[in-house]
Amino acid sequence: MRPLSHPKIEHITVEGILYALADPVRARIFMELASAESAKNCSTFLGACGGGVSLPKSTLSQHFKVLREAGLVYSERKGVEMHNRTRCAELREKYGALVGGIVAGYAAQWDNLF
Amino acid sequence: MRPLSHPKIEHITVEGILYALADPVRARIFMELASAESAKNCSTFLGACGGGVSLPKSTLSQHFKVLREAGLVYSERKGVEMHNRTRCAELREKYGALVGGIVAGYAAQWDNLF
DNA sequence: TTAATTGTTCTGCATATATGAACTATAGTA
DNA sequence: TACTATAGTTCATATATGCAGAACAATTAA
Repeated sequence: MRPLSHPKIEHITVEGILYALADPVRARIFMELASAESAKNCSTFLGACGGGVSLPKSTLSQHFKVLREAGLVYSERKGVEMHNRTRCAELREKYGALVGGIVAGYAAQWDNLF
Repeated sequence: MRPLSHPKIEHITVEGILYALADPVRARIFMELASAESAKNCSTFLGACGGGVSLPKSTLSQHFKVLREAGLVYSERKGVEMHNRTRCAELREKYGALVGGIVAGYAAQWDNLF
């Protein structure tokens, strides 16, 4: 299993961020990580991610990979689990309101549905 | 040729916006439309879009279609041409800083490259 | 060693994207 | 009414990408 790759902040791109967050499942994962008190592992999302959709773990793993490679999430192995946290602080410093605006947009959109 | 479809503001989604703008070519087109004084037609972008990349008109047409269906651009036939303008005002009203944040992000990213 | 748990990678299939070719729509001109 | 030119869309298809089951890898515990 090759080591996880996390882009340096200077290699993170706007298109990468938008691509990653254009998928509602990934956006949900990211937002749950962002609002979590501590790092969460993938399996947290196995049961039902957001709208009650349950996904196979291979699909979830791919989604985490996309978030990681876009520079949105930092993942670290802790024993048998993977601990994931967002890179919001770095991103805010580099891109200002970009990520926050997206999260706010989704929050507004989804609040009306539940 | 079936009539162009423009989503009503209430059918525009965050994921649609992000998907459309996750493509640098489309982002470039959108930003050029946004900063244009008047509506521009597709062929304006035929020669070279942004980074000097020249695309076939069928591809450009598809990109415009994506922008239109995402609710980012409004297109209107004027004679043989198509006049395109952004829907920034509506979008700002519905989504606040979402689109502006994205545009600012790309602007910052691209300013460093030219 | 064996088993259990967590997550990744591989693989086949299904969907999506890009582009040349063909087509449609409008305007101008004879 | 042709015929031509221009702007853009749609079609066909080859390529690329995404999803999910199966196999694999890494760690922990018994």
